[in-house]
Amino acid sequence: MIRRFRGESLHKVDTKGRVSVPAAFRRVLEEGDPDFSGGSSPNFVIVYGGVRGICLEGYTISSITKVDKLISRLPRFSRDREILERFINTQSTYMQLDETGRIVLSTRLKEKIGIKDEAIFAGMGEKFQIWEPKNYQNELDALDISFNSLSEDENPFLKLDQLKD
Amino acid sequence: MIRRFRGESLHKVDTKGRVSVPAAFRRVLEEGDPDFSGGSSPNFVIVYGGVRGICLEGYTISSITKVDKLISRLPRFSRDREILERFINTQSTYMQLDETGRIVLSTRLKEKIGIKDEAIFAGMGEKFQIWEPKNYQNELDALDISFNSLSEDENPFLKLDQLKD
DNA sequence: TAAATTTCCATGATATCCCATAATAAGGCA
DNA sequence: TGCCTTATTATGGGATATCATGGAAATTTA
Repeated sequence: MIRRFRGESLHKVDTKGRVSVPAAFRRVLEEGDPDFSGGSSPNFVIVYGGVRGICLEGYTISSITKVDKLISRLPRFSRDREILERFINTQSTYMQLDETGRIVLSTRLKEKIGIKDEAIFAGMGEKFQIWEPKNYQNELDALDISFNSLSEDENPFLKLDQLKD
Repeated sequence: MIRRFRGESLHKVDTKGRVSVPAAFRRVLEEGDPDFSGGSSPNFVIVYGGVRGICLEGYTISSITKVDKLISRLPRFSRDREILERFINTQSTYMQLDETGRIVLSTRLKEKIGIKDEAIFAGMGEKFQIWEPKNYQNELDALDISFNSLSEDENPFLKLDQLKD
C-alpha cells in the first residue's frame, strides 16, 4: 500500500517553535524518504511560497524529487524554469524530524502563515498543509460556500469520473 | 539524497565585503565539490555575467561542469559557443569558503549587482543567486504580477504536468 | 610602507540534542 | 469485558553545538 497524507489535527507550537508532526504523517514521510532507515529521522521539504502563500506545504523527498525532475527538463535558462525554481526551490526548505517526531518552525515560517502557538495539520494526499487554525476554518467555510453555489457541471465531484485514464 | 539549493536568506556584507553563505548552501557546495574532504573548505564558481546580469549565480563544481560539457558539444567555432563561453567562462570566477563559512565579494562583484551592506541568497536547485535586497523584491513582485496575469495554458505549474514521463 | 587581503579569535543568537513526564493508545489476559 | 501492563505520542526544560557576525593581528601585494 502506498500511504498518503490523510486526516487533520491540532498541535501546540512551543516557545521555541517546536511542533509535533502527527504520527500518521511521520509514517508517510519515512516511506517517502529513500534514505530513511530505522534509527534515523526522515527528511522532507516544506514549501512556503505556494500559489497563495497562506499555509505551508510538506512534501516527501520522493514527491518533491518528482517535481524537481520535471523542472530540470525545462531549458536551463528559460523564464518558465526560473519561475518554477523561484516558487519551488527558493521558497522552500529542507526539514528533518527530530527524535521525538517534531520539527521547528522558524520565526520566519511562523510569520509567513500567522501562527502563534497552535497549528493545524491537514493531509492532502501527496502533500500535507500546516495552517493557522483560524485561517484554516476560514478556508473550510469559503470552500463550503463556493461549493454550494456551483452548478452541476462545475461540481468537481461529478467531473472526477469524467477523466480518462 | 541529492541535496539542492533551497530557501532564501538575508545576510550582512561587512566593510571588507565578507558575507556568510547560508549553512544549508554550504552543505550543497561540499557535496558538489569532488575534491572536498572534511577539514578543507569547498570550492565553487560564481558567474556574474548571468543572462540578465542583475544578480550573481553560484554553482557547485559538479553543476558548472555539467554546463561546461553542454557548451563543449556546440561546434567549436560557432557564434553560439563563443557567446556562451563568454558568459559562463569569461564572466565567472572560482571562490572558496573560508573557515567560518564566508566568502569575500570584491568591490567589482558588489558593484555588478549594486550590493552595499546586505545581500539575499536564493536557492535555485542546481544553483543559487545573490541579490541586492531591493532588486530581489522587485524581481519577486514582477514574478507575482506576471504569474497572476497568465492564462491557464501559460501557467508554468500546469505546463509541468503536461510533460510526458 | 600603506593598503588590501587573509587568518585567527570572540560573542550573541539561533538551532539542536538529550532527558523527563503526562496523556493516550495498544495489547494481553483472566 | 474489564483491568492491568506496556508502547507510543505529545509536550516541556535545560544543556550543548552551530551559525552569523564583528574586530584585531598577521600576511601579502603593489
